[in-house]
Amino acid sequence: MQSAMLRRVRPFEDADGVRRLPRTLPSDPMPRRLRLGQPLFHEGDGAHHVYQIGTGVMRLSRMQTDGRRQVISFAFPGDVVGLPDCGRHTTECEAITECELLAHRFPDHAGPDRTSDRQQFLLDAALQEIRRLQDHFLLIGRRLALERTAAFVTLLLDRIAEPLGRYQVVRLAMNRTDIADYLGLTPETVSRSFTELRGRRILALDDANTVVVLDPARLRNLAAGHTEA
Amino acid sequence: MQSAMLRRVRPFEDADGVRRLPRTLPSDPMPRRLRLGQPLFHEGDGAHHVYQIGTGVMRLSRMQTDGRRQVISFAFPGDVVGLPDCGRHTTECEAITECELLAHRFPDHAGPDRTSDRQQFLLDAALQEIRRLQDHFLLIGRRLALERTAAFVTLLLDRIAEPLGRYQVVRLAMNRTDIADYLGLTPETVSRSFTELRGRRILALDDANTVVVLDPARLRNLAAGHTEA
DNA sequence: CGCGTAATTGAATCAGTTCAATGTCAGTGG
DNA sequence: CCACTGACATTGAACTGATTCAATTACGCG
Repeated sequence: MQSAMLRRVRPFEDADGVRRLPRTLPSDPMPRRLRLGQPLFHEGDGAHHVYQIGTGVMRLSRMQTDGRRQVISFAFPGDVVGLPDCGRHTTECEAITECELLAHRFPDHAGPDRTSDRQQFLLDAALQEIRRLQDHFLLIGRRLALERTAAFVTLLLDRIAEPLGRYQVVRLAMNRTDIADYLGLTPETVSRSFTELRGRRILALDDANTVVVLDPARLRNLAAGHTEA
Repeated sequence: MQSAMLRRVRPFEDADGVRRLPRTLPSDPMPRRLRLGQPLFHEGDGAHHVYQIGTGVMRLSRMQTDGRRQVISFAFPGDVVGLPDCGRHTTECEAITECELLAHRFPDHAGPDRTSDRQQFLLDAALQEIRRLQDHFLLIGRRLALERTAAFVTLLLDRIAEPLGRYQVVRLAMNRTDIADYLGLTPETVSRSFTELRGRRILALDDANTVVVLDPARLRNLAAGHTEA
C-alpha cells in the first residue's frame, strides 16, 4: 500500500531550484482514504496524527469569527498536513479531491518518540511549511489581482503541471471561491483575472478547471510583478 | 549573561490562551548584540545558527524582484528567528531596536546534534512559527484597512503591552512603512487608520510610536471584523 | 431535458492608492 | 538659544482597481 502510494509522489523543485525528494516518515503508518469534501480535522481538534499525502489535494483554511474564510494552503502529494501547535490542529483541513494518506501518530509517546530520523523528518516538514507560508505572503501582500492570479497559476505549474503536447496543463482541483479565499480576492475578480489571462493568450481554459499554459514566460513575468506593455 | 537576558523574557499567552513559558535551546549559546538597523542575516544566506531573542524587536521580510517588500513578521523577546529551509535563510532579518540574542549552532553537526530536547525545542519553535504565520494571513486576507490596523494593534497589545495607569500602552518599534508592508497597505493608509482609531477614541497616540489603548473591547471588536455602529 | 451549482459578465459603488503638500520632531550647528 | 535640516507622519484630492450586486451563461447530473 505504502509503496503503491509513494510511486505517485514525484520529486519536485521549489522556487529556489533546490530539488527535494519525498521521504517517508519513519514509524508505523496507517493508510487512510478520504472522499471529496471529507474533512480530515478541524481547527482546535486535539492532534494525534500527522498525515502525508499520497494522492489527491487537500485544503487548509481558517474561519474568521465574522464568517469570512482564509485558505491557508493547498496540500499536494508528498506534503505533510496536520502539524499541530500545542497539541491542537490550527486549521480546518478538507479533501477537495479523493485522497490517499498515510497517518502517523504524533506525538508518538510509545517508546522513544523521538528517534532522530523521525524528529528530523518532522522538523524538515515544518521548516518547508514555514517557507511555503512565507511564499504565500508574497502572493497576497498588495499586488494586483492579475498578478496574484498569475502567481497562483505559476505555483501550480511548478508543483502539479502535466504535459499535453507542447504545453503544460494544470488541473485545478479547487473552485473559484477557494482560489479567491487563498488569494484574498473575490471569486468574481478571480474569474475576471482568468478571462484577462486568456484574452492575452497567456493561458487557455479548456474548461473552467483545466488551464493550458500557453506562454509560461509571460505568466512568470506577470507573477513577478512586471506589468507588460 | 544568559540568565540576565532571560529575566526580561516574560511568559505570554497566545490567542488561544495557552500559556507558554519561554525555554532555552539546549546547547552552547553565544550571546550577541545588535544595534538599531543592523542586519542579522539575509535571504539566501547559508544558515549556521538559530537565534533566540532576549531583548529588542527584529523584522523579518522578503524582497520582491520588483522592489516591493513584504514584512513576514516581527519577532519579540522569547521568539526564535533564523529557522532555515534547506540550509538557507528564507528572509531578511534586521534589528529595529537594539537587540540581545542568543545564537545556537544549527544544525549542530558536532556530536549528537540531535539530543531529543534540542530537537523538540526546535520543532516546537517551528510549529509555533507556523501558527503565527497562519494568524498573519487572517490579518491581510481581504479586510478593511481599519480592521487590519486594529488587528495589528491587538496583536501587539497581547504580546508587548505595558501598563500605564488604568490603560495599556504599546510602544511601536516599527515605523509606518514597516507596518504597511506587514499589513499589505500603504504607509498613508496606515496613518489614516490610526487617525480614525484615534478619532473614535479607541486609542490615543502620545507620539507617533506610543499607542495608548483606550477601549480594548472595541479595538478587538474591530479586529474581529465587526464593524461598529 | 431540466434542474442546480458554479462561472462569467456587466454596471455602479467604494475603498485604497497615488502623488503632492503640510506638519512634526530630533538632532546639529551657528 | 534658536534656526536649519532631514526623516517620518499626517492630511488632502484625484484616480484606479476591486468589490458588490445583479443578470446571464455554462456545465454536470438525475
